[in-house]
Amino acid sequence: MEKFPQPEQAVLCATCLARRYSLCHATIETVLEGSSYTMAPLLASSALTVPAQQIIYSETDLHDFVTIIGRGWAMREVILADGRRQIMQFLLPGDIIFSALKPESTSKSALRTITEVVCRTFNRNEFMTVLFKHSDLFDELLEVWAEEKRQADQRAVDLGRHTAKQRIARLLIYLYERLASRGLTSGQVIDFPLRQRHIADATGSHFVLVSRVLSEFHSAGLIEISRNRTLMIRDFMRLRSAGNMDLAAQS
Amino acid sequence: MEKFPQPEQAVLCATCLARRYSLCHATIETVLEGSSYTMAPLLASSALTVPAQQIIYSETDLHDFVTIIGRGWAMREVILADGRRQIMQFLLPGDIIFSALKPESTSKSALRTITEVVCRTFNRNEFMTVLFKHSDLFDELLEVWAEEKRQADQRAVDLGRHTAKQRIARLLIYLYERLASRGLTSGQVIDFPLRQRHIADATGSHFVLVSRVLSEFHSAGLIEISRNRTLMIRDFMRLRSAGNMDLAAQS
DNA sequence: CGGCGACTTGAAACGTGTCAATTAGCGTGG
DNA sequence: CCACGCTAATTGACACGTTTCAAGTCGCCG
Repeated sequence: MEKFPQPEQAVLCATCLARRYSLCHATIETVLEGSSYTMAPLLASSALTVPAQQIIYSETDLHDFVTIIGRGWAMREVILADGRRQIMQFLLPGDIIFSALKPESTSKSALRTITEVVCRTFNRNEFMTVLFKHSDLFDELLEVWAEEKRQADQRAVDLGRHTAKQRIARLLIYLYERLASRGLTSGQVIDFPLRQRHIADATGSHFVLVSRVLSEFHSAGLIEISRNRTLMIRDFMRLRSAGNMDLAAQS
Repeated sequence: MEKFPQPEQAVLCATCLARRYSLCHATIETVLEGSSYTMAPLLASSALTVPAQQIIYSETDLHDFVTIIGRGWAMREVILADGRRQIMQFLLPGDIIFSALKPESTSKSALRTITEVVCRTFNRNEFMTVLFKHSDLFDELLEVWAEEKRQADQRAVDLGRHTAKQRIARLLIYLYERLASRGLTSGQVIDFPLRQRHIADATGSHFVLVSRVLSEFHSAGLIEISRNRTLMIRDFMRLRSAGNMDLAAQS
């Protein structure tokens, strides 16, 4: 279970927004190389450990916290009246959940853990105050905003204009690349706690089809999903091609 | 062409963010009832008229402007390598395009007019400065952010978990309701400049299917699309039902 | 009048969901 | 330790939704 790089403080904080701005208690023990920011944490925060399969906040909650995922996977999901589910987003170590910036604007989506999650929460008001004092931190906020928008656009293109097979291939590559950018890969292998049901609900397809597509990918030698919850991408080029990602402007 | 309420200054400004905060030259001639804000515009801005079918900015542009649509319809679109298109968003009078808040984060989507569009642009830096001075304006920004996120989530649920027929019905109702909230309806009728191709590209379906579904809706007495570019919704309840929107929690 | 783009309609092919039966894996408790 | 129940995954057959191809209509404009 712990064979792959885990987002220890050292790993996670290196890329984390909170780390760069020394927002967080967890970072003050680390040496900030050449940073112009104070060594003291700008913000009070508290660490939180949430078991797997648990709701962090539901559709109706007014959450007052800005949350940063430290370890583990979570997801943002919408449950439809007929019980079906659409997963909007997978939240990986280093991701930030800002939805709370305006408390009364409920998001209508729930945040649920997939694995056990270690996260850090900041008080909304304090977070906002710091935002206004540090315009370059504000810039980071805008960058996160832009990134969320890019993700949302990507999701729409995937769901609207690609087949289920393509969407699944794209999801696997997307998850790999996001983990890779945080140093959470081990060669071609990543931790992969998702069930096929998650993949189905994220790609808007049926879990039966996900099973068929994954075993097709497997027997074609593109991927290897082992029972101890890891994914190895054996052939990036062909998997990208299966996801229609080999054309330059495909975005 | 001008039979329906047009977003004249008086109409548009009443609901516009710029109007509420007196950002805009166009508003200073209007009496602000009981507003605590200055009568002078907070920001310099310039009006702009763009012909139909024209790109306001493309995927690669670094746009330095915050834009508010004053009159007409526009859309945010992504063109795929094979020429297909996904429409991310329809922009109606009163909508704000913030993508520019962080200039170097290109959105990978283009903004294109559908009809002729009259819009107003603000300089990015000046806009940001005002943002920092007026925290309640900042709150509005967060509200717009939250609304965009809700829209994006809705789009994902639509594309991922509803049939083409449902998506089309939902789009029609969605557009009606957004125009209604701005007072741009005339009973059950709205201006409707969209081609079937737009509907297809927004709902991720083929224009042939859009044609079939629309004529089905028409012959079932749900809607009436007239050749002078208007849409009348004859039976909201059944159209909502066709869009699977009659169940409470459907969102 | 001719040409063009938007729309319509039918038939066939394709992708995907549904149903059902079966197997594998996992934790629980006897 | 094994039996049990539960969930996840697999597989085949079939039905349905959607795209594709093709032909044809309509309205608009030069």
